[in-house]
Amino acid sequence: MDKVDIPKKAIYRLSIYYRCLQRLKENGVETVSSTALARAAGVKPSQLRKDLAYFGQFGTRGLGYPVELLATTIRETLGRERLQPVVLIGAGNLGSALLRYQGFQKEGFEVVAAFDSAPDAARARGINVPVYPDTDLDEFLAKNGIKLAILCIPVEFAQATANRLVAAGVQGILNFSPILLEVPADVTVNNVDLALELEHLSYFIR
Amino acid sequence: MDKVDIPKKAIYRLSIYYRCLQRLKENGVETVSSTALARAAGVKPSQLRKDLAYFGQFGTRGLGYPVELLATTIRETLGRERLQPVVLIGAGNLGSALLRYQGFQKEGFEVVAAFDSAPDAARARGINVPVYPDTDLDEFLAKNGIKLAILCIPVEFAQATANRLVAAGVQGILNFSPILLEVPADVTVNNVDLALELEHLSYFIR
DNA sequence: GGGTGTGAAATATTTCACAGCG
DNA sequence: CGCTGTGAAATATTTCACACCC
Repeated sequence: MDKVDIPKKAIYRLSIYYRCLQRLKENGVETVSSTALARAAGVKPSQLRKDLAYFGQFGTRGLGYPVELLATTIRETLGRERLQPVVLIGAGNLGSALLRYQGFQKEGFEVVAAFDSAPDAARARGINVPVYPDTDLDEFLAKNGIKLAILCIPVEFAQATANRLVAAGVQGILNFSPILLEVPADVTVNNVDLALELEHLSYFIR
Repeated sequence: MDKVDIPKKAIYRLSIYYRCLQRLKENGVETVSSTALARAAGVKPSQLRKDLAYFGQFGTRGLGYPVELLATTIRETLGRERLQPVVLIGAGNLGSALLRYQGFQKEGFEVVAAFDSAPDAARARGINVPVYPDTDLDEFLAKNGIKLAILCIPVEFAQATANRLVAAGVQGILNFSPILLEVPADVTVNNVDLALELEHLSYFIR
């Protein structure tokens, strides 16, 4: 794939730029310079320009970037032009919080279903996403062509569940378990390890 | 500070190594080679050795690293030798989930208090950390010498609250709001943007 | 004048490869 | 002999600086 020589970090930043552009758009701004957008995103102007250049030429010299067009282009580049359905596995403490959390929805992801080994307990937590028993997972994924999954289950079950996800065609896993998941090369895992983040901070305080 | 020439990423990895070492210790393993530990951590052996070398010499040639000693050393390096008190601000959806989440406690952080503009509502969510009104925040931070804070409040209040944290002596902020916080150079902010992580994944699925 | 696009330089990080020690 | 510690090489990423265009 031609994505191979684009730094992973540039793709992360693309998401950040997209956010900033949305804010600008809401404020009725039509054009933005690399300097202004870079400041909003917390990067250097040259880096912003370089990042955007990986994907094409969008700016007008002397003027800047058209906010609307750039936002749309980034959205498409990120594969966000259509709503991506997501499932969540493990509606325990963290999982059920994420279900109530509106952040994903706000960014245009639809959490279509959750799965848990004790779905009744999970449902009781005031969630309005359907919670199904664990056993229905594989069939649901395949039937609905789900490509993205959020994994919030205890670490000892994480790898086994990841295997099931992969087998059912999932290509991206947002993993909250503090474990290194082993998946085929064509599956992307994104680890969010909350305790690790806190630990990292602790190094920087005197 | 002499920390300046150590790659930030190396520090992240230190936390990962520490986790792996804990597992090894539980299993009664006394010595581990860079190859074995690297595999467990998902990095290359040479990288592991280089990372450890930033902090000193711990290994025995021909043998490997003493698990116990290395774990202790990393713990100290990360500034984790003593229990760090942490406060959480914003006991809403995500915040209260994090309070019930046992991950921080498991890694040895103690969330000593939470703050919210509506503490009664938050308390009702089955949390066993004391939840105080927002207004008590500054005094509590100063009085207890709190250095670490978890910030889970709506994006529009994030910067203002961050300012209060900084003013009260907080040096590390784990920020869940999708915004770039502006803080003095001696304060470290670690951003966890859940929607961003999902968005990033979405780029990698075809 | 102002601001993008981009090769080239500077920096940062990873990986290699091997000397040296237990 | 096995495995660490580490300079040196290779790669990756960021930043510079300037040609070029509106």
